[in-house]
Amino acid sequence: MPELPEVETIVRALRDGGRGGDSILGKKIVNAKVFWNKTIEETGPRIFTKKIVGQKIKNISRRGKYIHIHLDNDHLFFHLRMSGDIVIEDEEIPVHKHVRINLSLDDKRKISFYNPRKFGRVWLVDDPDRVVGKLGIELFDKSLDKKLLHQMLNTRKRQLKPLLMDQTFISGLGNIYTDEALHMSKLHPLSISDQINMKESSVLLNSIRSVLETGIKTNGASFDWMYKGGEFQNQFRVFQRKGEECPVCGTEIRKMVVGQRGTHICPNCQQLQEL
DNA sequence: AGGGAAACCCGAACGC
DNA sequence: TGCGTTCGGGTTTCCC
Repeated sequence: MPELPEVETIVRALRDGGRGGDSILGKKIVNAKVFWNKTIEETGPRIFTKKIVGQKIKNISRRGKYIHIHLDNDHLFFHLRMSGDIVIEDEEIPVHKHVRINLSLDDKRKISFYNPRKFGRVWLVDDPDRVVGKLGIELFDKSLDKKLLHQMLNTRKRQLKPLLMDQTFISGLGNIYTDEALHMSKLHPLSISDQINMKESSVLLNSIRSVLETGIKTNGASFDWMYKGGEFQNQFRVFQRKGEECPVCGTEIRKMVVGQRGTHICPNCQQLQEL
């Protein structure tokens, strides 16, 4: 399930070359094939194809969990949602049944958008804000410090975990990394945001960044069977470890539901403060 | 305003 | 073994 580290890994592979490939910067898109129409937002497949063919890839970056491909005239965004990968392949590789879009390049290669569960989406827009305009501050934005986070938390009154996962609040945190960061911070996912003090905000911010940095270093978590990149899943502290021992105190890890999401906590380390 | 539910999907895991 | 059922994960949309 591609979260920020997985997306970051894909972006680096496309932009800088990686996983054995060469960068696609500067290549021209010479053909586009759409195998699942609903993958495309904003425009239908015909307009999408017509507009994108002929444009060159100027830059590739990331905003939240979106992959942002800057073209000559337009902006191409990918979001993988629940599953999948974006890979560069030789043109003659047969189209796998999970490939939703192929973009052929002018060097006999193609960009293949793998998305088994059909949740992933693609946008081709002239104004990037149409796609990423509402996103909150980037996790690694330098202006995001403990003071700002503390203030952001305290001006809302929401359950901590759903707030952290709200992409308009901070962009980039998903279910796995939020559970991991909350455990590292010793904060309960149901804590109310305006009860978090400065010290806790500081620890939380450091934990979030630490967990994400580790994820990026290990190329993300790859227990999504389509995404083969990473090793982060071997370091989970609590995620998907229900019934096992907390790595800090040995207490049995519990699973609960918070904001409709599977949530893993150590009931000893992460106690809900009574008001 | 915040929270819960449903919808979108389908391979894997589980239950019988 | 083989069948049917449930689950999960990110986001949006709708409802209370």
